[in-house]
Amino acid sequence: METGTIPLGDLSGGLDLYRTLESGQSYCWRRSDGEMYGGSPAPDAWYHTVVSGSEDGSTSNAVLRVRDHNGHLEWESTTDADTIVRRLLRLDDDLEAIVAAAPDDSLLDEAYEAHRGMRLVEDPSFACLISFICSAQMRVSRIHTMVSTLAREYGDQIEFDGDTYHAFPTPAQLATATEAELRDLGLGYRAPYVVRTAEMVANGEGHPDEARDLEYEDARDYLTRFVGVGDKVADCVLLFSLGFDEAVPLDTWLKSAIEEYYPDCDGGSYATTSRAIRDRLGGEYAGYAQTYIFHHLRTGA
DNA sequence: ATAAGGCCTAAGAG
DNA sequence: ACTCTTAGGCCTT
Repeated sequence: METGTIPLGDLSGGLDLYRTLESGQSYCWRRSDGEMYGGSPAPDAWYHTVVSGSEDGSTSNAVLRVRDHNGHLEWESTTDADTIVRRLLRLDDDLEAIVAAAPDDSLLDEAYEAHRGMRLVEDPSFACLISFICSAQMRVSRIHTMVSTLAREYGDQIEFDGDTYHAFPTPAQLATATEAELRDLGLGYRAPYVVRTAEMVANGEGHPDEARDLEYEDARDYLTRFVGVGDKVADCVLLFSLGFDEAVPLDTWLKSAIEEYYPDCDGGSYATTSRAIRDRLGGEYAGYAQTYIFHHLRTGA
């Protein structure tokens, strides 16, 4: 087993692991006590995920777990995971500077102040895409259950330190699923969307990574080619996986925030409202602002 | 380009 | 206990 520690004091703006991993951005991590979303913050809790890397055409899976302990982020893994941890949890983001550069706005100030240390995540793109297809009209705890189920049923199994872990399925693995199977697993009307999108990626009809090199709005349009992906889900994938920090997913929470706090930003359509709110929330890092406002409102501000 | 109606289903709210 | 509504929307018409 490989291990490492990263002093939290070295990170600009710190790290709140609980808020980062249980705020509904990522469905790729699981809390080892199994109490995610339902319970309260567990200060020393381990979170684990499985990272798939490809080398020489073959894929390898690495189990990774992290916890916040005595002012350090501790990690344990099947591999040397320092770089991976920093990437997945975006530990090199200058959070202090991002907060400082945010527009002067009472709701945003309040949200940033209330949830100090919450960072954006960088999820693997295919898992992120499927997670947010599943997210339509769904509570975060159930989205998490669905993603866990897909990993259990279709993903690789990995043994680590006496326990069994499940990787999120590859496109080819998930494409073997049928709509009926996924309905039985509780995905409801999202079942055919997940199967079709997995087939599209497996068949080479497209890949979410293709959006990386496009301009923001072109990237959003690109992602909507996948079945079950509209503007909102596309924005989630851009923000939580593909590095588009300006993406502002307009979900029900943001829509209510716009209605109450930024009514002049409502342009009547997703595209126009998106431009207006993105501008209002600071442009470049508007997605960070979105995530704080979302979390602030959802947790009962 | 924009507007309705239908959709799975479990957990909260009333 | 039981019904009604809601939950980080999308697809088709």
